[in-house]
Amino acid sequence: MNPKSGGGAENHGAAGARPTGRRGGPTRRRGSELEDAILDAAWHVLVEHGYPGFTYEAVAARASTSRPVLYRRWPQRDDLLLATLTRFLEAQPIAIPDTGSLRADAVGFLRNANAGRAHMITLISVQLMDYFRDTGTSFSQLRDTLGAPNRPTPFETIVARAVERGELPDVPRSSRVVNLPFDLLRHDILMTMRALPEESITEIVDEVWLPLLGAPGGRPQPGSP
Amino acid sequence: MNPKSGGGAENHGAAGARPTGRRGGPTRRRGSELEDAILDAAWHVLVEHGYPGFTYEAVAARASTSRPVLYRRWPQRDDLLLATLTRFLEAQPIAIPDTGSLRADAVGFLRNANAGRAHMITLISVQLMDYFRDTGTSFSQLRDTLGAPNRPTPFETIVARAVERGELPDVPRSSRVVNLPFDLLRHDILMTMRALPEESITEIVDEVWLPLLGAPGGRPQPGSP
DNA sequence: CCCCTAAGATACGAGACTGTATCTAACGGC
DNA sequence: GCCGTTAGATACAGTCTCGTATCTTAGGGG
Repeated sequence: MNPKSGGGAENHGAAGARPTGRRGGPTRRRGSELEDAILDAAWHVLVEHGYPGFTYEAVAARASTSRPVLYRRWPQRDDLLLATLTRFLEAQPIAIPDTGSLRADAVGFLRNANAGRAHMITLISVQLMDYFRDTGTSFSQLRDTLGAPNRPTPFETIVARAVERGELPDVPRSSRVVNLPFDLLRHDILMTMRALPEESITEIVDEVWLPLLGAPGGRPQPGSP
Repeated sequence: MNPKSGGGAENHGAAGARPTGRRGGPTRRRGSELEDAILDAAWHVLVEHGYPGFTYEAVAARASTSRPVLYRRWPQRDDLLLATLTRFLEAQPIAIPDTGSLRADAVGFLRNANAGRAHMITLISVQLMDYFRDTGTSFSQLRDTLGAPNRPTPFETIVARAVERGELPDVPRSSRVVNLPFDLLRHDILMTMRALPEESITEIVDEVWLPLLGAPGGRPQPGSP
Protein backbone atom coordinates (compact mmCIF):
# COMPACT_ATOMS: atom_id res chain seq x y z
CA MET A 1 0.00 0.00 0.00
CA ASN A 2 1.97 2.86 -1.28
CA PRO A 3 -0.51 5.19 -2.87
CA LYS A 4 0.22 8.74 -1.98
CA SER A 5 -3.09 9.81 -0.65
CA GLY A 6 -3.56 13.48 -0.44
CA GLY A 7 -1.07 15.14 1.84
CA GLY A 8 2.39 14.03 2.78
CA ALA A 9 2.22 10.29 2.52
CA GLU A 10 5.32 9.98 0.42
CA ASN A 11 7.65 7.10 0.73
CA HIS A 12 11.15 8.29 1.38
CA GLY A 13 12.58 4.92 0.70
CA ALA A 14 15.18 5.06 3.45
CA ALA A 15 12.93 3.31 5.89
CA GLY A 16 12.97 -0.18 4.50
CA ALA A 17 10.43 -2.89 4.86
CA ARG A 18 9.96 -4.11 8.37
CA PRO A 19 10.99 -7.72 8.85
CA THR A 20 7.57 -8.86 9.93
CA GLY A 21 7.64 -11.92 7.82
CA ARG A 22 4.22 -11.07 6.56
CA ARG A 23 4.57 -9.67 3.09
CA GLY A 24 0.92 -9.88 2.27
CA GLY A 25 -0.60 -7.22 4.47
CA PRO A 26 0.55 -4.41 6.66
CA THR A 27 0.86 -5.99 10.07
CA ARG A 28 0.85 -3.27 12.64
CA ARG A 29 2.35 -4.21 15.98
CA ARG A 30 0.78 -3.04 19.20
CA GLY A 31 1.26 -3.08 22.93
CA SER A 32 3.84 -5.41 24.34
CA GLU A 33 4.65 -6.93 20.98
CA LEU A 34 5.73 -3.55 19.74
CA GLU A 35 7.52 -2.75 22.95
CA ASP A 36 9.45 -6.00 22.84
CA ALA A 37 10.50 -5.31 19.30
CA ILE A 38 11.64 -1.81 20.18
CA LEU A 39 13.65 -2.88 23.21
CA ASP A 40 15.15 -5.67 21.19
CA ALA A 41 16.19 -3.21 18.54
CA ALA A 42 17.48 -0.85 21.21
CA TRP A 43 19.63 -3.61 22.65
CA HIS A 44 21.17 -4.36 19.29
CA VAL A 45 21.82 -0.73 18.57
CA LEU A 46 23.50 -0.39 21.93
CA VAL A 47 25.65 -3.43 21.35
CA GLU A 48 26.66 -2.42 17.88
CA HIS A 49 27.06 1.31 18.13
CA GLY A 50 27.49 2.00 21.81
CA TYR A 51 25.97 4.73 23.83
CA PRO A 52 26.81 7.57 21.45
CA GLY A 53 24.99 5.78 18.67
CA PHE A 54 22.10 4.98 20.92
CA THR A 55 19.78 7.58 19.43
CA TYR A 56 16.04 7.64 18.99
CA GLU A 57 16.74 7.87 15.32
CA ALA A 58 18.79 4.72 15.21
CA VAL A 59 16.58 2.70 17.51
CA ALA A 60 13.43 3.68 15.65
CA ALA A 61 15.01 2.79 12.35
CA ARG A 62 16.22 -0.55 13.66
CA ALA A 63 12.79 -1.33 15.05
CA SER A 64 11.16 -0.21 11.82
CA THR A 65 9.05 2.32 13.58
CA SER A 66 9.20 6.05 14.05
CA ARG A 67 10.60 8.30 16.71
CA PRO A 68 7.26 9.53 17.99
CA VAL A 69 6.39 6.00 18.96
CA LEU A 70 9.48 5.91 21.13
CA TYR A 71 8.92 9.33 22.62
CA ARG A 72 5.41 8.32 23.66
CA ARG A 73 6.81 5.57 25.85
CA TRP A 74 10.21 6.87 26.93
CA PRO A 75 10.29 10.65 26.96
CA GLN A 76 13.94 10.72 27.99
CA ARG A 77 16.81 8.88 26.47
CA ASP A 78 17.71 7.61 29.92
CA ASP A 79 14.32 5.96 30.24
CA LEU A 80 14.85 4.05 27.05
CA LEU A 81 18.35 3.08 28.06
CA LEU A 82 17.30 1.94 31.47
CA ALA A 83 14.39 -0.08 30.12
CA THR A 84 16.70 -1.74 27.63
CA LEU A 85 19.33 -2.55 30.22
CA THR A 86 17.01 -3.92 32.88
CA ARG A 87 15.31 -6.07 30.31
CA PHE A 88 18.49 -7.72 29.09
CA LEU A 89 20.66 -7.66 32.13
CA GLU A 90 18.20 -9.35 34.45
CA ALA A 91 18.41 -12.63 32.63
CA GLN A 92 21.37 -14.86 31.97
CA PRO A 93 23.27 -15.68 35.12
CA ILE A 94 26.53 -17.38 34.31
CA ALA A 95 26.25 -21.08 34.89
CA ILE A 96 28.75 -22.69 37.27
CA PRO A 97 29.47 -26.19 36.04
CA ASP A 98 29.75 -29.00 38.58
CA THR A 99 31.75 -31.66 36.86
CA GLY A 100 33.58 -33.18 39.80
CA SER A 101 36.87 -31.77 38.59
CA LEU A 102 38.40 -28.52 39.74
CA ARG A 103 40.01 -27.83 36.42
CA ALA A 104 36.95 -28.66 34.37
CA ASP A 105 34.79 -26.48 36.62
CA ALA A 106 37.14 -23.55 36.27
CA VAL A 107 37.61 -23.86 32.53
CA GLY A 108 33.91 -24.43 32.04
CA PHE A 109 32.92 -21.40 34.04
CA LEU A 110 35.41 -19.17 32.28
CA ARG A 111 34.12 -20.44 28.98
CA ASN A 112 30.56 -19.61 29.97
CA ALA A 113 31.51 -16.19 31.22
CA ASN A 114 33.56 -15.54 28.15
CA ALA A 115 30.75 -16.44 25.82
CA GLY A 116 27.95 -14.83 27.74
CA ARG A 117 29.49 -11.74 29.20
CA ALA A 118 32.22 -10.69 26.84
CA HIS A 119 30.23 -8.26 24.93
CA MET A 120 28.25 -7.26 27.87
CA ILE A 121 31.35 -6.20 29.70
CA THR A 122 32.46 -4.12 26.79
CA LEU A 123 28.99 -2.75 26.44
CA ILE A 124 28.72 -1.77 30.04
CA SER A 125 32.08 -0.15 30.06
CA VAL A 126 31.34 1.82 26.98
CA GLN A 127 28.15 3.29 28.17
CA LEU A 128 28.64 3.50 31.88
CA MET A 129 31.87 5.36 31.60
CA ASP A 130 29.99 8.58 31.29
CA TYR A 131 28.04 7.68 34.35
CA PHE A 132 31.19 6.79 36.26
CA ARG A 133 32.84 9.99 35.21
CA ASP A 134 29.94 12.07 36.40
CA THR A 135 29.27 10.30 39.66
CA GLY A 136 32.80 9.36 40.60
CA THR A 137 31.75 5.76 41.14
CA SER A 138 33.33 2.66 39.68
CA PHE A 139 32.73 -0.82 38.36
CA SER A 140 33.27 -2.52 41.65
CA GLN A 141 30.90 -0.20 43.42
CA LEU A 142 28.25 -0.85 40.84
CA ARG A 143 28.82 -4.56 41.10
CA ASP A 144 28.51 -4.43 44.86
CA THR A 145 25.34 -2.43 44.52
CA LEU A 146 23.74 -4.77 42.04
CA GLY A 147 24.85 -8.16 43.31
CA ALA A 148 24.34 -9.56 46.75
CA PRO A 149 27.42 -8.55 48.73
CA ASN A 150 27.58 -11.69 50.84
CA ARG A 151 26.99 -14.26 48.19
CA PRO A 152 30.09 -16.33 47.45
CA THR A 153 31.76 -15.61 44.14
CA PRO A 154 31.71 -18.27 41.45
CA PHE A 155 35.29 -19.29 42.08
CA GLU A 156 34.73 -19.45 45.79
CA THR A 157 31.99 -21.93 45.03
CA ILE A 158 34.22 -23.88 42.71
CA VAL A 159 37.03 -24.04 45.24
CA ALA A 160 34.65 -24.98 48.03
CA ARG A 161 33.39 -27.91 46.01
CA ALA A 162 36.93 -29.04 45.28
CA VAL A 163 37.71 -28.92 48.98
CA GLU A 164 34.62 -30.96 49.76
CA ARG A 165 35.72 -33.57 47.30
CA GLY A 166 39.15 -33.62 48.87
CA GLU A 167 40.69 -32.39 45.66
CA LEU A 168 42.14 -29.40 47.49
CA PRO A 169 43.34 -29.13 51.06
CA ASP A 170 41.09 -27.24 53.44
CA VAL A 171 43.28 -24.23 54.06
CA PRO A 172 42.40 -20.55 54.01
CA ARG A 173 43.04 -18.87 50.68
CA SER A 174 43.18 -15.23 49.87
CA SER A 175 40.34 -13.81 47.87
CA ARG A 176 42.92 -12.53 45.42
CA VAL A 177 44.12 -16.02 44.54
CA VAL A 178 40.70 -17.63 44.50
CA ASN A 179 39.16 -15.07 42.17
CA LEU A 180 42.23 -14.64 40.03
CA PRO A 181 40.86 -16.38 36.94
CA PHE A 182 37.82 -14.17 36.73
CA ASP A 183 39.93 -11.07 37.24
CA LEU A 184 42.28 -12.10 34.47
CA LEU A 185 39.41 -12.91 32.16
CA ARG A 186 37.86 -9.55 32.83
CA HIS A 187 41.17 -7.82 32.35
CA ASP A 188 41.79 -9.45 29.00
CA ILE A 189 38.29 -8.72 27.79
CA LEU A 190 38.64 -5.09 28.74
CA MET A 191 42.02 -4.83 27.09
CA THR A 192 41.12 -6.48 23.84
CA MET A 193 37.44 -5.60 23.73
CA ARG A 194 36.52 -9.02 22.57
CA ALA A 195 35.99 -12.55 23.78
CA LEU A 196 39.10 -14.50 24.66
CA PRO A 197 40.46 -17.35 22.59
CA GLU A 198 40.18 -20.76 24.14
CA GLU A 199 43.94 -20.93 24.67
CA SER A 200 43.85 -17.94 26.96
CA ILE A 201 41.31 -19.64 29.16
CA THR A 202 43.30 -22.82 29.55
CA GLU A 203 46.42 -20.75 29.97
CA ILE A 204 44.87 -18.85 32.87
CA VAL A 205 43.75 -22.03 34.53
CA ASP A 206 46.71 -24.30 33.82
CA GLU A 207 49.62 -21.91 33.98
CA VAL A 208 48.45 -19.56 36.67
CA TRP A 209 45.61 -20.70 38.81
CA LEU A 210 46.16 -24.41 39.35
CA PRO A 211 49.87 -24.01 40.10
CA LEU A 212 49.01 -21.32 42.60
CA LEU A 213 46.49 -23.52 44.33
CA GLY A 214 49.02 -26.33 44.44
CA ALA A 215 46.60 -28.55 42.59
CA PRO A 216 47.65 -31.70 40.76
CA GLY A 217 49.04 -30.87 37.39
CA GLY A 218 50.61 -27.72 38.66
CA ARG A 219 53.94 -27.52 40.37
CA PRO A 220 53.44 -27.53 44.13
CA GLN A 221 55.26 -24.67 45.73
CA PRO A 222 56.92 -25.54 48.99
CA GLY A 223 57.53 -21.93 49.93
CA SER A 224 59.43 -20.83 52.96
CA PRO A 225 59.08 -23.10 55.93
CA MET B 1 47.40 30.66 -3.92
CA ASN B 2 44.56 33.03 -4.35
CA PRO B 3 43.16 32.76 -7.85
CA LYS B 4 40.87 35.71 -7.64
CA SER B 5 43.25 38.57 -7.07
CA GLY B 6 41.25 41.41 -8.48
CA GLY B 7 37.84 41.56 -6.97
CA GLY B 8 36.07 39.46 -4.46
CA ALA B 9 36.46 41.79 -1.56
CA GLU B 10 33.49 40.40 0.24
CA ASN B 11 32.44 41.78 3.50
CA HIS B 12 33.16 39.21 6.14
CA GLY B 13 32.63 41.23 9.22
CA ALA B 14 34.37 44.38 10.12
CA ALA B 15 36.03 44.68 13.48
CA GLY B 16 38.06 41.51 13.74
CA ALA B 17 39.59 42.18 17.11
CA ARG B 18 40.38 38.74 18.46
CA PRO B 19 38.54 37.89 21.64
CA THR B 20 41.83 36.83 23.15
CA GLY B 21 42.70 40.43 23.42
CA ARG B 22 41.75 40.00 27.01
CA ARG B 23 45.32 38.93 27.61
CA GLY B 24 46.43 42.44 26.99
CA GLY B 25 48.02 43.04 23.61
CA PRO B 26 47.19 41.09 20.47
CA THR B 27 49.69 38.34 21.11
CA ARG B 28 49.50 35.87 18.30
CA ARG B 29 51.01 32.50 19.03
CA ARG B 30 52.97 30.63 16.41
CA GLY B 31 54.74 27.36 15.80
CA SER B 32 55.39 25.14 18.73
CA GLU B 33 54.04 27.62 21.23
CA LEU B 34 50.67 27.45 19.53
CA GLU B 35 50.89 23.72 19.14
CA ASP B 36 51.65 23.23 22.80
CA ALA B 37 48.71 25.36 23.76
CA ILE B 38 46.41 23.43 21.46
CA LEU B 39 47.50 20.01 22.68
CA ASP B 40 47.23 21.23 26.22
CA ALA B 41 43.70 22.38 25.56
CA ALA B 42 42.94 19.10 23.81
CA TRP B 43 44.13 17.17 26.82
CA HIS B 44 41.91 19.12 29.15
CA VAL B 45 38.92 18.73 26.89
CA LEU B 46 39.54 15.00 26.79
CA VAL B 47 39.85 14.82 30.54
CA GLU B 48 36.76 16.82 31.23
CA HIS B 49 34.37 15.77 28.52
CA GLY B 50 35.64 12.46 27.28
CA TYR B 51 35.97 11.34 23.72
CA PRO B 52 32.42 12.26 22.72
CA GLY B 53 33.13 15.84 23.70
CA PHE B 54 36.53 15.78 22.06
CA THR B 55 35.53 17.85 19.04
CA TYR B 56 37.46 20.31 16.93
CA GLU B 57 34.92 22.83 18.02
CA ALA B 58 35.56 22.30 21.73
CA VAL B 59 39.32 22.05 21.44
CA ALA B 60 39.58 25.17 19.32
CA ALA B 61 37.40 27.08 21.74
CA ARG B 62 39.40 25.90 24.70
CA ALA B 63 42.65 26.87 23.01
CA SER B 64 41.21 30.23 21.99
CA THR B 65 41.85 29.53 18.37
CA SER B 66 39.78 28.45 15.42
CA ARG B 67 39.05 25.12 13.80
CA PRO B 68 40.98 25.79 10.61
CA VAL B 69 44.14 26.09 12.67
CA LEU B 70 43.52 22.61 13.98
CA TYR B 71 42.62 21.16 10.62
CA ARG B 72 45.85 22.48 9.12
CA ARG B 73 47.84 20.39 11.57
CA TRP B 74 45.65 17.38 12.21
CA PRO B 75 43.30 16.69 9.32
CA GLN B 76 41.67 13.77 11.10
CA ARG B 77 40.29 13.60 14.56
CA ASP B 78 42.45 10.56 15.16
CA ASP B 79 45.57 12.55 14.44
CA LEU B 80 44.68 15.11 17.03
CA LEU B 81 43.80 12.47 19.58
CA LEU B 82 46.96 10.50 18.95
CA ALA B 83 49.09 13.60 19.17
CA THR B 84 47.45 14.53 22.44
CA LEU B 85 47.89 11.11 23.95
CA THR B 86 51.44 10.68 22.75
CA ARG B 87 52.41 14.01 24.18
CA PHE B 88 51.06 13.29 27.63
CA LEU B 89 51.90 9.63 27.81
CA GLU B 90 55.50 9.83 26.80
CA ALA B 91 56.11 12.70 29.11
CA GLN B 92 56.14 10.34 32.03
CA PRO B 93 57.80 6.96 31.52
CA ILE B 94 57.55 4.60 34.45
CA ALA B 95 60.87 4.01 36.10
CA ILE B 96 62.05 0.41 36.47
CA PRO B 97 64.04 0.11 39.67
CA ASP B 98 67.19 -2.03 39.70
CA THR B 99 67.74 -2.92 43.31
CA GLY B 100 69.34 -6.31 42.92
CA SER B 101 66.29 -8.03 44.36
CA LEU B 102 63.50 -9.50 42.29
CA ARG B 103 60.86 -8.73 44.86
CA ALA B 104 62.04 -5.19 45.47
CA ASP B 105 62.18 -4.52 41.73
CA ALA B 106 58.66 -5.79 41.26
CA VAL B 107 57.17 -3.98 44.21
CA GLY B 108 59.05 -0.83 43.32
CA PHE B 109 57.90 -0.84 39.74
CA LEU B 110 54.30 -1.49 40.68
CA ARG B 111 54.51 1.34 43.16
CA ASN B 112 55.83 3.68 40.48
CA ALA B 113 53.22 2.62 38.01
CA ASN B 114 50.52 2.91 40.61
CA ALA B 115 51.52 6.43 41.50
CA GLY B 116 52.26 7.70 38.04
CA ARG B 117 49.84 5.90 35.84
CA ALA B 118 46.76 5.25 37.92
CA HIS B 119 45.21 8.51 36.94
CA MET B 120 46.22 8.06 33.35
CA ILE B 121 44.98 4.52 32.97
CA THR B 122 41.67 5.40 34.48
CA LEU B 123 41.35 8.42 32.35
CA ILE B 124 42.20 6.72 29.14
CA SER B 125 39.92 3.84 29.64
CA VAL B 126 37.12 6.01 30.84
CA GLN B 127 37.32 8.48 28.06
CA LEU B 128 38.41 6.31 25.20
CA MET B 129 35.95 3.48 25.27
CA ASP B 130 33.91 5.20 22.64
CA TYR B 131 36.99 5.70 20.55
CA PHE B 132 37.79 2.01 20.77
CA ARG B 133 34.31 1.09 19.69
CA ASP B 134 34.30 3.55 16.81
CA THR B 135 37.61 2.46 15.46
CA GLY B 136 37.25 -1.21 16.34
CA THR B 137 40.52 -1.01 18.19
CA SER B 138 41.29 -1.63 21.81
CA PHE B 139 43.42 -0.50 24.65
CA SER B 140 46.11 -3.00 23.85
CA GLN B 141 46.27 -1.91 20.24
CA LEU B 142 46.55 1.69 21.27
CA ARG B 143 49.35 0.77 23.59
CA ASP B 144 51.13 -0.96 20.75
CA THR B 145 50.64 2.07 18.55
CA LEU B 146 52.00 4.50 21.08
CA GLY B 147 54.89 2.46 22.41
CA ALA B 148 57.50 0.45 20.63
CA PRO B 149 55.92 -2.90 19.87
CA ASN B 150 59.03 -5.01 20.24
CA ARG B 151 60.47 -3.42 23.30
CA PRO B 152 60.55 -5.81 26.26
CA THR B 153 57.90 -5.12 28.87
CA PRO B 154 58.99 -3.85 32.27
CA PHE B 155 58.46 -7.18 33.94
CA GLU B 156 60.36 -8.98 31.22
CA THR B 157 63.24 -6.69 32.06
CA ILE B 158 62.86 -7.34 35.75
CA VAL B 159 62.77 -11.08 35.26
CA ALA B 160 65.72 -11.01 32.89
CA ARG B 161 67.78 -9.19 35.48
CA ALA B 162 66.83 -11.70 38.14
CA VAL B 163 67.90 -14.51 35.84
CA GLU B 164 71.23 -12.82 35.20
CA ARG B 165 71.80 -12.55 38.92
CA GLY B 166 70.97 -16.22 39.30
CA GLU B 167 67.99 -15.34 41.44
CA LEU B 168 65.72 -17.17 39.05
CA PRO B 169 66.44 -20.25 36.95
CA ASP B 170 66.88 -19.65 33.25
CA VAL B 171 63.78 -21.42 32.03
CA PRO B 172 61.22 -20.26 29.49
CA ARG B 173 58.26 -18.47 31.06
CA SER B 174 54.99 -17.57 29.51
CA SER B 175 54.30 -13.92 28.87
CA ARG B 176 51.14 -14.35 30.87
CA VAL B 177 53.00 -15.24 34.02
CA VAL B 178 55.78 -12.72 33.58
CA ASN B 179 53.46 -9.79 33.05
CA LEU B 180 50.88 -10.90 35.55
CA PRO B 181 51.60 -8.20 38.16
CA PHE B 182 51.06 -5.36 35.73
CA ASP B 183 47.89 -6.94 34.44
CA LEU B 184 46.54 -7.31 37.95
CA LEU B 185 47.49 -3.78 38.82
CA ARG B 186 45.76 -2.51 35.74
CA HIS B 187 42.74 -4.62 36.45
CA ASP B 188 42.38 -3.33 39.96
CA ILE B 189 42.84 0.25 38.88
CA LEU B 190 40.18 -0.18 36.25
CA MET B 191 37.76 -1.74 38.67
CA THR B 192 38.20 0.71 41.47
CA MET B 193 39.03 3.78 39.44
CA ARG B 194 41.75 4.79 41.81
CA ALA B 195 45.27 3.98 42.85
CA LEU B 196 45.81 0.75 44.74
CA PRO B 197 46.63 0.55 48.43
CA GLU B 198 50.11 -0.61 49.25
CA GLU B 199 48.81 -3.92 50.59
CA SER B 200 47.40 -4.85 47.22
CA ILE B 201 50.78 -4.36 45.62
CA THR B 202 52.58 -6.59 48.06
CA GLU B 203 49.73 -9.04 47.84
CA ILE B 204 50.10 -9.28 44.09
CA VAL B 205 53.83 -9.80 44.34
CA ASP B 206 54.01 -12.03 47.39
CA GLU B 207 50.91 -14.14 47.11
CA VAL B 208 50.65 -14.49 43.37
CA TRP B 209 53.70 -13.65 41.38
CA LEU B 210 56.65 -14.88 43.40
CA PRO B 211 55.02 -18.23 44.24
CA LEU B 212 54.25 -18.67 40.54
CA LEU B 213 57.84 -17.97 39.57
CA GLY B 214 59.02 -20.39 42.19
CA ALA B 215 61.19 -17.71 43.68
CA PRO B 216 62.57 -17.95 47.15
CA GLY B 217 61.72 -15.08 49.41
CA GLY B 218 58.03 -15.05 48.65
CA ARG B 219 56.22 -14.74 51.86
CA PRO B 220 54.33 -17.82 52.95
CA GLN B 221 50.77 -17.90 51.80
CA PRO B 222 47.99 -17.69 54.32
CA GLY B 223 47.35 -21.13 55.58
CA SER B 224 50.86 -21.79 56.73
CA PRO B 225 51.07 -19.52 59.71
C1' DC C 1 -20.16 -2.25 11.66
C1' DC C 2 -18.68 1.92 13.45
C1' DC C 3 -15.42 4.50 16.15
C1' DC C 4 -11.68 5.52 18.95
C1' DT C 5 -6.99 4.65 20.12
C1' DA C 6 -2.52 4.38 18.74
C1' DA C 7 0.97 2.98 15.12
C1' DG C 8 3.44 4.82 11.66
C1' DA C 9 4.83 8.38 8.29
C1' DT C 10 6.24 12.91 7.44
C1' DA C 11 7.50 17.67 8.29
C1' DC C 12 9.85 21.33 10.62
C1' DG C 13 12.72 24.35 13.38
C1' DA C 14 16.54 24.31 16.20
C1' DG C 15 21.19 23.18 17.41
C1' DA C 16 25.75 20.96 17.19
C1' DC C 17 29.55 19.50 14.56
C1' DT C 18 32.08 18.81 10.26
C1' DG C 19 35.10 20.19 6.46
C1' DT C 20 36.29 23.83 3.56
C1' DA C 21 36.84 28.42 1.69
C1' DT C 22 38.00 33.07 2.15
C1' DC C 23 39.47 37.21 4.24
C1' DT C 24 42.33 40.02 7.72
C1' DA C 25 46.05 41.11 10.19
C1' DA C 26 50.01 39.95 13.02
C1' DC C 27 54.57 38.20 13.22
C1' DG C 28 59.13 37.08 11.60
C1' DG C 29 62.65 36.83 8.05
C1' DC C 30 65.26 39.29 4.83
C1' DG D 1 60.61 48.53 6.16
C1' DC D 2 58.73 45.37 2.89
C1' DC D 3 56.75 40.83 2.27
C1' DG D 4 55.55 36.09 2.78
C1' DT D 5 53.66 33.02 6.01
C1' DT D 6 49.99 31.82 8.84
C1' DA D 7 47.07 32.62 12.97
C1' DG D 8 42.64 33.80 13.69
C1' DA D 9 37.83 35.12 12.35
C1' DT D 10 34.00 34.22 9.74
C1' DA D 11 30.96 32.14 6.44
C1' DC D 12 28.70 28.27 4.37
C1' DA D 13 26.91 23.98 2.94
C1' DG D 14 25.99 19.52 4.54
C1' DT D 15 24.82 16.03 8.00
C1' DC D 16 22.87 14.28 12.11
C1' DT D 17 19.97 14.45 15.92
C1' DC D 18 16.43 16.28 18.79
C1' DG D 19 11.70 17.21 20.22
C1' DT D 20 7.28 18.16 18.60
C1' DA D 21 3.41 18.67 15.54
C1' DT D 22 0.59 17.08 12.40
C1' DC D 23 -1.84 13.51 9.39
C1' DT D 24 -3.40 8.95 7.75
C1' DT D 25 -4.82 4.48 8.72
C1' DA D 26 -4.83 -0.13 10.91
C1' DG D 27 -6.83 -2.77 14.40
C1' DG D 28 -9.48 -3.77 18.39
C1' DG D 29 -13.55 -2.81 21.33
C1' DG D 30 -18.18 -1.85 21.72
